[in-house]
Amino acid sequence: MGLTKTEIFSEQQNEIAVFAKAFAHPARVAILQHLFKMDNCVCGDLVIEIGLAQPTISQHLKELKQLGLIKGNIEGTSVCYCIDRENWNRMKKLLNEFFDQDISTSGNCC
Amino acid sequence: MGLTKTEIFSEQQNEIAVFAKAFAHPARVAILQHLFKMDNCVCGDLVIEIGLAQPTISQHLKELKQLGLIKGNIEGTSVCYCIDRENWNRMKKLLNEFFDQDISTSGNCC
DNA sequence: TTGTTTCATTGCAATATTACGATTAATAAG
DNA sequence: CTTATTAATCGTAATATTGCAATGAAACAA
Repeated sequence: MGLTKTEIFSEQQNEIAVFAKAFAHPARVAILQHLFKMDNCVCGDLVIEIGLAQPTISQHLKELKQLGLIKGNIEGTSVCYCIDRENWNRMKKLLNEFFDQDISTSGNCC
Repeated sequence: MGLTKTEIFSEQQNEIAVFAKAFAHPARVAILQHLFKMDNCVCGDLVIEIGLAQPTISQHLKELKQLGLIKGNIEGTSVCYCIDRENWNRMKKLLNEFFDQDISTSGNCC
């Protein structure tokens, strides 16, 4: 099939999965790291920096934009991307709640 | 293609992507949440709890085990799974470093 | 032994993802 | 106008992922 059965999971579980998908590719990790490092928002520089073809980078940027993790601004012929800090923090909070559910101190079988 | 060019990325970037892939499917999110919630480690219960076929759950468990996030213990005919807390914390640290790189206070174009 | 239970593995079909060449659209420069 | 430059989109090939029926393997019960 190849089709995820999203309807049998909770909204929270699906949201975690969707955000995680954003980081599930090293190119998108690299893009986000670069956008954090640069103060002035880069754009076509990412193509040179990362070493993938322009359509490939453009596609990854589109996915990150659709998720709301980055924003794009047209400046002449070039487009300037940067982190959407509000949504980034929302995502951070959601994933940290998931990471920090390890409250139990009791032993288990393993 | 469909083949990720891992060789052009840093080890850290690839590691983040590989861990993120673990959470990039709601079934695996649900499995991990259930393992955290239960003190005695479940196993075939996951099939009932989650509502996917047994081979499908088994496959997701295999991926999580290969990543080191969970461990499995054979107990008679059943297998008892639980979180590998050491690796879980390693993963948590790595991803939190990635999430918390937002130190810059300067404005940008967007 | 023969069944039963529990889980892993195999094999396969449907769909998703990754990557890029070719093209297009929009702006800027001449 | 024409010609770059920049980035999005289209089309397509290669590969990965998801899901499950069928089967296999191991432990247990009778």
